[in-house]
Amino acid sequence: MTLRAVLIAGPTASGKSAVALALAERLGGTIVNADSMQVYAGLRVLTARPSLADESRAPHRLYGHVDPAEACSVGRWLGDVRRLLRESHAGPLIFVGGTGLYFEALTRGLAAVPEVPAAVRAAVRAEAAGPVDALHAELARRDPVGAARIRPTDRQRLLRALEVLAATGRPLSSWHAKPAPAPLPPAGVARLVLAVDRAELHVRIASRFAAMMGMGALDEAAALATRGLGPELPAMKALGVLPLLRHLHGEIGRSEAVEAVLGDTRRYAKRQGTWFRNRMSDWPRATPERAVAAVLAQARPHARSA
RNA sequence: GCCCAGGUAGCUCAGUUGGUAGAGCAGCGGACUGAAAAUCCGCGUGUCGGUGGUUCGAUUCCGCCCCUGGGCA
Repeated sequence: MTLRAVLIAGPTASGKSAVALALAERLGGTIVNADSMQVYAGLRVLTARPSLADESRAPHRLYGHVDPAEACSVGRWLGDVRRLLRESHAGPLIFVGGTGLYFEALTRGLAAVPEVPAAVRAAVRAEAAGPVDALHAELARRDPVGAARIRPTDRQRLLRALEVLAATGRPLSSWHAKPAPAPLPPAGVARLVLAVDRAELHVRIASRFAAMMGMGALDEAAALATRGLGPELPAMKALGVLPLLRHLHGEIGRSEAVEAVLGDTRRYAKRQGTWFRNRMSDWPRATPERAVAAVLAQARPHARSA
């Protein structure tokens, strides 16, 4: 079959970018970021984006194209991807990233919920500053179906449901009920989840972060801080930002900051693993060393998949 | 050597007026439709330092021993 696209998912520090680059060079493809944090400008080191040297080896798209003052989202990312899919490309589009939700939106579709205006969003949030149970009670009154699916303690999802209701006059659950076409149909698509043993991954996480510190991670965090952005913005929640800033402010020591980042990163990798294991269980797996071969094998019609 | 305080979950500790024990953190599992590197949920058997004794029953009381702090010599 002709490979139209390749999807490479994997936990943080599993070596996805290197695999994508190897495939891009081999297939003459374009690498597309599928990571919710690598979209932000100014966080090349902390979000482990490909280096400038790597970027020069193959076309890279949707990296660092969003200002940290803005909140990106699956919807915005998928919009960017739709535009890319309409363009013509020499080789396959090689999507690579660790954000399971983005891959799900790409391969299974995302409900066509209208964008919530910033003003509505701010208003809902301002009103909802109180205890969470009040939010759930309100949603239960106005959208019982949706409320039943959201845990009463899950403020983030409750706010989302309430702001969609406020902006569109329709419950989020009714938007979700409408089938949405998959932006990327399965034909001609090779998929792969990078599999790295947990203990091994922890070692990789630690050594990668040590390297990040050597590449100016602290400076990057400091530069981001000068923007004076609100802590609720997604870019400010990139792993490492908060502990490094606390260290720069003298609140915690350097080694304490490093330990905090490593712990946060390990927990994140675990959550990613849960998603891949349970929501992407039908994707082929391969270790980083065998990843390229595992993808190429899917392009050959008679080859049996790994 | 003597005195005091401790030795309970991987870590920091609580507790049992004697009926074999529980929090936080860590760890593990799970959910996931526009903030997803987010947000949220679930999971606690561990020779209660060792060993004798008292007792129907000891992690809890008593003796001895070991270890860790601190103090006095």
